[in-house]
Amino acid sequence: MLPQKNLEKVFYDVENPLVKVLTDMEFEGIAIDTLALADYSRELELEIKRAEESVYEQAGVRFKLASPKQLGEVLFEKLQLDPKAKKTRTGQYATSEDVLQKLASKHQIVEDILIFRELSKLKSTYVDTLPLLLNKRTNRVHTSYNQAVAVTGRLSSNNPNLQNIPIRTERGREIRKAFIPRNEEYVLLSADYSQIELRIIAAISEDEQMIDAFRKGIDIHAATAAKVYNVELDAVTTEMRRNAKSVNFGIIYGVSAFGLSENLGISRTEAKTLIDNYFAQYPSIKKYMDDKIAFAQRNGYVQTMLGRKRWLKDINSSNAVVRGYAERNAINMPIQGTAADMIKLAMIAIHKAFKEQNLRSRMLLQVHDELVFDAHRSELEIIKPLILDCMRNALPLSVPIEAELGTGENWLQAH
DNA sequence: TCTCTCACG
DNA sequence: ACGTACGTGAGAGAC
Repeated sequence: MLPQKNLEKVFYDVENPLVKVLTDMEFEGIAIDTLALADYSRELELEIKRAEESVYEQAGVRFKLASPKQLGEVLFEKLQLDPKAKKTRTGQYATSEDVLQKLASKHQIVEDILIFRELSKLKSTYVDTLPLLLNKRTNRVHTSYNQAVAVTGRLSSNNPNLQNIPIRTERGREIRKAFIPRNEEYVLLSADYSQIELRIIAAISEDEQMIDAFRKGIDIHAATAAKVYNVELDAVTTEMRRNAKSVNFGIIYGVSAFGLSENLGISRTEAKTLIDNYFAQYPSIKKYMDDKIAFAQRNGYVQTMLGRKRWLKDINSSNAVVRGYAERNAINMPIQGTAADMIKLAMIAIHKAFKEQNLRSRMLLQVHDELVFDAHRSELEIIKPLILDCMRNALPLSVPIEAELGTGENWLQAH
């Protein structure tokens, strides 16, 4: 059935050879500094207690703070923080982070709730759990990679998920420090693609404006800001760049003025102007989006550069909400999926080269646009260019593909 | 087992 | 008036 469904490349060039790469990575596992995590757990415990007691004092009542249901009742019935409080699909008060952020000016209590949320998430999901998952024989943590879960062609990781280890906050970064090399002879090495999805949309859409920016090697978000705000590159402000960056991300997901305005905290009118300017400056990107939707309407699926397909049964739905969702999938999947194809090809090439050269270094983790290695110190000067080369040339496009690489005594330092 | 929330790219 | 940016996995609470 593979030739008939035009899936020979995806199967023979990507998924099948990837099996051995993934089993080797799962078998290797990664070392964890459990002593550091135990210390950190005690520290978090104290801060969580402090935030929790402060919440009860300000609320004038003790309740289960980790229960969104109880928290909603305290915030919106007892304390009356928002007479127009939104409810979720099931009639509970919404208490998600963005809802709480908007209440922060109304009451001091919100700050402590957010601290409690952040720290308890880190403690229960990572700090206290990872040490329990060390394999008794290897003393390392072994994830599983799923090749047939994500509809776009990405991998997913579970038991434990090592693709969502914290990095965005100061407290979260402490956890990355606990991922360490196997012994003193090794360092941790991380290599990641730079703006891979934007480069792919530039290449697939053949947008001359965006391709030109990448070829010149200029900061793509700044270049976009200069275009949508119609100023010189050196006149781009921090805020302009931040907004342009959001639009660039939004484009990959199938932007709406509503989504962009929520993301940036600007009015819907301003968001619409930004998007209109964007499409005027990058006309082929707009055409790409329209073409992908039209293709899906005619064929019932969209595909990546290698022919990996995602079926979109709702693309012609009469329900506008359902149809809109399918339309955004039609825009996003070929981009996200082509990036997934590319890093999988790079992994296969790196694995093969390591084996042929009998190297002691090992590929350990994949996090969508990043690869993490146990790198033997004596092999660094061989593997650095090898890894970068394989990543850059895995799937040649009409734009340059860039990857960055770092090493260190833990995963955070390697970034 | 479902819901809500939140960790990542 | 409605619902609204893509893809995942996991913990706590509630039932």
